[in-house]
Amino acid sequence: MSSSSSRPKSYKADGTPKKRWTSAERAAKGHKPRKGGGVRDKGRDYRDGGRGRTDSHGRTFQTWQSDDRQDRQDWNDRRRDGADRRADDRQDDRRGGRRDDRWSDRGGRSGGYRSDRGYGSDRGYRSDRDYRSDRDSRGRGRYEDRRDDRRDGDSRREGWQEDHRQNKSRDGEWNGRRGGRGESTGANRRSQRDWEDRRRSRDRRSEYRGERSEAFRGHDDSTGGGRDDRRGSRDLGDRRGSQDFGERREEGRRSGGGRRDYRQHDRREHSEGYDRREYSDRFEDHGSDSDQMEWHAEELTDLDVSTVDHEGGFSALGVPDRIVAALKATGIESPFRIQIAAIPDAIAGRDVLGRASTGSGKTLAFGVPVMSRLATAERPDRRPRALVLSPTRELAMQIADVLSPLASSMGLSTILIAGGMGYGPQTKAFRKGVDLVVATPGRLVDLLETGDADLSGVEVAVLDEADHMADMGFMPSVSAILDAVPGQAQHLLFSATLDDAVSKLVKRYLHDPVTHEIDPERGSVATATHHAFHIKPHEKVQLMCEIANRPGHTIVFARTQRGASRMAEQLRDAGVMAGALHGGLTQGARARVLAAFKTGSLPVLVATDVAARGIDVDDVSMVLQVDPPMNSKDYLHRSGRTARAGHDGAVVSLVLPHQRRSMTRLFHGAGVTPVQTQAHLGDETVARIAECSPVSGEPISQADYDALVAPRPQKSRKARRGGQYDGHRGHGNSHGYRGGRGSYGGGRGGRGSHGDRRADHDHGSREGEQKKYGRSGNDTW
DNA sequence: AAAAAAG
Repeated sequence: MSSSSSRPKSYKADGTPKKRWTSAERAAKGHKPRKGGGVRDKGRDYRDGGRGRTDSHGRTFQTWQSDDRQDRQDWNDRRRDGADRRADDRQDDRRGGRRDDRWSDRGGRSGGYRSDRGYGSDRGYRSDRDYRSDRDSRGRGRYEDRRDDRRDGDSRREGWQEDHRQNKSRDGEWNGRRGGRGESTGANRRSQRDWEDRRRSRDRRSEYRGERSEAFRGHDDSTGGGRDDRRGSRDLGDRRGSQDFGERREEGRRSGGGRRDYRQHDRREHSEGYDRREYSDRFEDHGSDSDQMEWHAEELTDLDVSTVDHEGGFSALGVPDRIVAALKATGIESPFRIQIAAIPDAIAGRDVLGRASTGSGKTLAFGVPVMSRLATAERPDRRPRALVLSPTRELAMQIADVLSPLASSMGLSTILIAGGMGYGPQTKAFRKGVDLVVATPGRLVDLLETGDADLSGVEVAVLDEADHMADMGFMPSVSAILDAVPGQAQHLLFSATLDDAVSKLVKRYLHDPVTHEIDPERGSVATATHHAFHIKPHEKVQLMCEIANRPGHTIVFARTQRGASRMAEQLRDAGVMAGALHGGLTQGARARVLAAFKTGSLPVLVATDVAARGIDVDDVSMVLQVDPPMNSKDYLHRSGRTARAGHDGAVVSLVLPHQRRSMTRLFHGAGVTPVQTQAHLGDETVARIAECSPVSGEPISQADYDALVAPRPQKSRKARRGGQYDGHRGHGNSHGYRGGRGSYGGGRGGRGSHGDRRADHDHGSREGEQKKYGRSGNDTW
């Protein structure tokens, strides 16, 4: 290998040189040649014809674009061949056959891995949600298996390549090294496809129920236009559920599973290759979480409108008295800057594009004008008149919690439409009629497709965190929703960061928008102090624990779901009470953890970027970024979780040696100048900055954690199944929050059909889930 | 070796 002779280009965190593959090696592994910077293949003369590019040091690099046509042809052939071959492989997998890899030299090493991951599913990849329920007969999780398989780095690398190949074969096109700017990485596409797969299977479910409206399907086919006749034809929804489907429905009802039974049938159809026991183990045992979230609108009545000051505050912005009084009743009297800027235009009916730094009152900046608009007239029919979209369920709930009292003060109703909650209240709300809909995209699209939701009466549509909603992954559902909203409706787009992605939405849906930007750098982010802690890799975990072991409330950010769960566990092992929050948990678990954090009983929250945006917890005095954010936008959003509403706050980013350069870029992009500190364990400087202290070292048991995060009384399964359980809810800590704004209540405890499981075993399974996300690979440090 | 959004 040529890299032994020259100085390595880069080093891994542990100081060993990074392996660079030669182009010959890359070709043998089925990769395209490097775009640049690769190790030159000595067997070829790249200098002829002057192709490639030359860098400032006079080194020439080969670029693929200018490379031999023949090479590309070869590569494409191989790729096609591989795709065909893989189609055969999938057949083999279904028959339980083991694959021999004809076209690469990887041989048996990855063979085991491959057949292992197939599980008879022809999808070949699985979502994180699936991992959750993915334990084999020995009780080992999929990741644990993987770990065995990739004892050496090579097979691990190949596992990833395998994923890429899957991508290729499914897409019919290469989508590998193109994500340089984060727009279409393989991983992104994969998760997107996964998402769409689930959508498709849900569509089938809808058809079983015969509920999917003809109208919406018509909309799918026609691009644009024809909005108005949709409503009229809605009731014509086809009812062609066959006998077969009817039986399924019956069966589903009998086993009390409702929707999830359709899911199971779907799954079973896809995959005939594995045995019954495994099937039931995976789906009936783990996959059937009905650990849901609940939400109730908060009432606000008996307003004293007479005391409203008509001169200043919100009144001066043109806000109706009733709303001013309602705001006053919730303790809000003087508008923030973004509100002053945006509300008048929004009330005037203009489309508004609003940017204001985190924690500066964006929710009311769009909430107040929305309310004002709703206040002007009665809802003519049952269709909702206002819609607010949010990227995460937690944020949606928070928005709904803020807006529902305002709405109720005017006799208007609000409904939260989000996943992880029961369908009943949501469909019912649409049937009964509702004024304001606060939603996450996924569930709303779901309800649109089943015909339960009708947005054709919407007069104001709001996108919160608009730039995030314009992201690749969200775009399809967001545009589906906005297409279902009348084109002449008012559109309000808000975020702390607006960028090019938003302009697509703006062009498509906004008419003559006004932009209001409140200086981002001088906002709340500036009231936080930013620190870069340069740390030694081997001290990272300990240092994280030490920093988190501080008096105030801390949010620790992790890059991945597993990372978050692992860090939370490491913290608890070190005696720091910490809970993980990420999208791989059940919604009930998410709600409980967040509630515990909001009430203050849980001092440390370890979260993925699910908590990066919008989540408003008052006295978070530190954001600790153990994993760096993906980009500077995310840095701003994450750090916006602290220093809210005039409080102080510190943002500490742990920087490993190899992250220095990228972190510098992030800081620069975010417009912050961090205090640079060489941080070591037990360091005085660290202790002073973070007000932290050495950890006790006394591990916190799972039971203690559960008692804090899931304080609902553990009833026997029988009691929970019956109505009695409901009577016992609401006494735990998490419901302390209830008095404030809505409920993060525990939701139903029932978890499927294993009747003989002990009640507290539920936590066992959550524990198992955590374990799996827990101490597996050492991929972060 | 992303996260999030339908179960």
